[in-house]
Amino acid sequence: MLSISFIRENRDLVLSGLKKKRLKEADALIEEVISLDNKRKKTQKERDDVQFTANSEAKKIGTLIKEGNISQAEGAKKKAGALKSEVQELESLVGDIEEELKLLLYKIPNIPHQKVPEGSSADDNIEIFREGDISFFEDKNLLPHWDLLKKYDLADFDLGNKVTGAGFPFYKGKGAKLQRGLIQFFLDQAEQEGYLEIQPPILINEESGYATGQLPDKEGQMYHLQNENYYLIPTAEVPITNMLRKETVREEEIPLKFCGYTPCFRREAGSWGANVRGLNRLHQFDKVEIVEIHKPEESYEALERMSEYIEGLIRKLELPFRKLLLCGGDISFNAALCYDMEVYSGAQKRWLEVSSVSNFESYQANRMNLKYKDKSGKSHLAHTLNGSGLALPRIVAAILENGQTKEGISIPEVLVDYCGFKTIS
RNA sequence: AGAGAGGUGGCCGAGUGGUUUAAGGCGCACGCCUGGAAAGCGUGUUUACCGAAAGGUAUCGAGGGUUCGAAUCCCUUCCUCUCUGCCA
Repeated sequence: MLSISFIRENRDLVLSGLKKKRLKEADALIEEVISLDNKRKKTQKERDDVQFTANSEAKKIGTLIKEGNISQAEGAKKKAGALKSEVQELESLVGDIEEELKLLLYKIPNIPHQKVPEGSSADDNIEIFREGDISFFEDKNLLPHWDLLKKYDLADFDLGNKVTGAGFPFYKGKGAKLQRGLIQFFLDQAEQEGYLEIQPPILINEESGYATGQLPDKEGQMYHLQNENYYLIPTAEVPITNMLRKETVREEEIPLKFCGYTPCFRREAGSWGANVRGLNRLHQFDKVEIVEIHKPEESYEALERMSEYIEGLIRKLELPFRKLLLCGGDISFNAALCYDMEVYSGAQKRWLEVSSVSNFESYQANRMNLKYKDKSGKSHLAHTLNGSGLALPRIVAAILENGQTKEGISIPEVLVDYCGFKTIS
């Protein structure tokens, strides 16, 4: 979240940022936050002063008793006792105000970077470039991946339906091998790029959910266990970034670079319809995630490097793709700047999002109290970044659809050793 | 899951209601000393909030309570260790 001091010191910047993000009633919200914070300061000052008096009285009593001055001590006790209820009242008032303030701050999204374009929806995103020839697919009569999955018996949605529910497919045979090959390929690539591989838990507690911003707002997007207060992770970003929660790292340790493969679980409540057939949108899917922790002055350069790394992955998979710069209305709540990578799906004739690379600046770091100590010993909030490198299902969809030949599906060269086959037939 | 023992600063560790303003040690930083270093000596060393500053408030796993006063007593809860049980 944005810190209250940042909001106070950069009011106009914050307001114009929130408007770019299309937050409704930004003025009223910021107004409320600042006046509530003024109230907090005033009340806390009062409380501290009364507490100070009470503390000094209590100390005097100790001395009086030691000196054997019992009657004076009794009198002082009465006096101090009266202060006590006053402290308690102010204390609970401060607590209420702080709670209210925190809830308001949770409602305020991160403010977008200068580079983020104006816009209200995905239509206003800016295409930075596209690569690969999509006209190649134009007049070919290609089967969509859901037909191919059935034809070659690579995945079974009915079986998933039977055993779990919609959106939980079974992968079979070469379909399963393709999944495993992709995961291994992505992890190997990430390791070569200097990311430390992490295998995190796929359940997280409530505090972790708050830290990376899934809670309290997006509670409905996560699966929540019934008999423990744990959530299934929607992305490896959550457990991996939370490794650093409440940590202060030394400046020399930064940057930190992690990668990890996990299954991801998303309820996707209410989003099922025509455009979500097959692998386009699932409740459970596999993803390799990359996470970086940086000093503020280096985070944007790092974001570019992460983006280039992910572009390279897609290029190696020989898929046509485009890179988008998300506009203010489409960028996520937590992010300051975000690139989306979309691959072209030759049969659906659509672009499919396979990666989001974002800089959260200090928004998550402030929520989770992640700091670094500079050489002079001063602490600062770090910047957190992450990106998908990559999410599997839509990559699989594009590989299948785009690789169709009369002899079967030919898979990208780079995956042959990982999968153990060249074609699916 | 049951029984027991614990959780104190960057680390170790003392502390069973009132100069605890958390002893002592280690580490770290700075200074003195030195030709330079070590040793020695001195000073400093959690975090957050309020304040221009002086200073104040909170913080001994977390949350409540008792008391004029809590690291210390009580309740709840989380975590760690040992033993037992169960288990891939």
